[in-house]
Amino acid sequence: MKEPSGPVLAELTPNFIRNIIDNDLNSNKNNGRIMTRFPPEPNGYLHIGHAKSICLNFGLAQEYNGLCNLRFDDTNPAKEEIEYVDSIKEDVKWLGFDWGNRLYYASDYFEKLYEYALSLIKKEKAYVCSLNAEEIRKYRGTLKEPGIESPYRNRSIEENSDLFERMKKGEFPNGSHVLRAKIDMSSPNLNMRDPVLYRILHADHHRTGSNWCIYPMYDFAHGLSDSIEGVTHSICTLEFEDHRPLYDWMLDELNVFHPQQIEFARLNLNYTVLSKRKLLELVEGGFVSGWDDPRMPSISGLRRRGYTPEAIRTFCERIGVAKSNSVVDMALLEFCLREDLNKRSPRVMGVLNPLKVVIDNYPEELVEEFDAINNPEDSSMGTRKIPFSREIYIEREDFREDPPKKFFRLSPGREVRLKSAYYITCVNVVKDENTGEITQLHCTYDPKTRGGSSEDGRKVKGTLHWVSAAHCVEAQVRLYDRLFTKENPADEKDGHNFKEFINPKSLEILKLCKVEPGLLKALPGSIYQFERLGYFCVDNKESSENLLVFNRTVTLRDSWAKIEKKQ
RNA sequence: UGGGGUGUCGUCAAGCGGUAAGACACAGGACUUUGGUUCCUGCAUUCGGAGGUUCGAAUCCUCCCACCCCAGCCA
Repeated sequence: MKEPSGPVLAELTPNFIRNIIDNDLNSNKNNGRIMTRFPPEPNGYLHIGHAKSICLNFGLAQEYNGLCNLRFDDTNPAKEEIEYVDSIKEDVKWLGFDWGNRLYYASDYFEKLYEYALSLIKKEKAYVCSLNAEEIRKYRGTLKEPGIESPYRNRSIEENSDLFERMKKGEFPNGSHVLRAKIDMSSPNLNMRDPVLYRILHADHHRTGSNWCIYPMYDFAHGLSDSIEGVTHSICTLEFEDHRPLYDWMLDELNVFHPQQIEFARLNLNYTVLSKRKLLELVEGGFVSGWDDPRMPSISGLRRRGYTPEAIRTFCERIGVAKSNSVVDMALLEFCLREDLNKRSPRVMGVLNPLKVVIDNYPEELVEEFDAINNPEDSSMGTRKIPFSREIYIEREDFREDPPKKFFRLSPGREVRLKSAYYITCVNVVKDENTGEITQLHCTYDPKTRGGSSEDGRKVKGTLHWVSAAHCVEAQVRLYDRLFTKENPADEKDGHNFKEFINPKSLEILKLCKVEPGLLKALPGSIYQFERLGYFCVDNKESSENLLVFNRTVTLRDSWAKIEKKQ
């Protein structure tokens, strides 16, 4: 696999966030400073949807000469784990982004956040509420009806300060008290009906250990973390639109630096699911082999499948950024992948379903070596030697005893080219007496077509890939297909569950494949184009010197398949 | 039926009052030692609908319709 020759940048299209930033720059807002952040909660692995957000935040920062922080939103110790922190860092890095020395955690700010909460209490903008969870829900009212004020709403500053301090000290059990903002119980926006700011949680945190037993809620921690870091544009997904008034309220009441929250539509992809909960369900239910199963839309799954960071970044630029809910066609992701791989991956020959061919008029002991071009798209990638001998394997699919119209591969009496080698003509078909299965083909070759072309200018329509039987190496190849058969598996209408739509053919393992000998020294994770078939990468987990394992990353476009389907 | 959003080609998506970019997909054709790549060509007289303003509207106004989000001490 060749390194990308330069920064891979898709053509930049205007979008509403770029417009906002352009305007801010024109008005010299924040003195022209641009800072974004990517704020994952470490409670799961990153997926392609997160890649959109990562590319957006880090990309914008790059584009506008700004900075992008990586900040873990780790305010809920019950769900968060260090394993996730590590995988997230690895994935962001792999995607090609650099947070420099700006790796932050919301938990870094717990002390500061506590102080802010205290000052809200002092301003009579927050109070300790001793209603239980169910009561709070009841008092909140409904979408149509206003809420009712908590009986604890008018506790004195002194009482609130005292209670809050004692909450912090651990004097109360979980759920006995919360700190709430004092806003407006009749607001049509439910988020403004005295939202909870802090809850008591006697739980160890992966970073702060047992230092705290009260933890801030998202709405309180997030905006203030943005503010503390000096983030100028706080980009999040659409469902937080309703939270923006609260975000603004908090920063205004505390009179601190005020970032602008901007919401965009999260990515949806057809034939897969992009929700942490569903993905976790697939992993835990054993429907896939793990977060890095090559069928998973997780970053680690895509990486193991053979996707490149360049392809993912190009994809994220090409899908655009807007506010309307939309579903992107998987075909676009695959297009971006093929486009990158076509330019960068070496060609190689591998036969998935081997059919032996004996070349009757080729000398028994002779072995020739042919030069094969490594990448017709890039001559700097050079050539390699491939061995040829009297017995070879070709793809079973490339022979038809009774060829349909427009089939111009091998069939009885027909001549085809063996890529980089000779023209051969099929003279005999050998079958198993009992099953009728074709076991072997006999062909003759034309010595005057050495290298794969003839001086008489005779045309052959078909060119086949092949390997020398005596020299090839065995390999296991895993054929992957889309994980779900349904375009929108998350549509669980009529009592269906998304797991019912898992594609039973999403993985097919081929154990007796034959590949050219040079592949023996292929590095784990390296990606090749198997000529005429697709792109395959050496599995970075299970391939070894004893057993070469390839994952099919993506097929080549196959126009013959289309023609045949139409017939 | 409260509030917040969104509706431009099959799918994404530009467009910001001057007469519908681009990409994917799809369909033809050329080239080809990968039925790959590449290259041509075609693909929205119309922007959710109806009215209105204007010389001129996807862009402004009015009404209507559809879809998404919100009642966690999750993020």
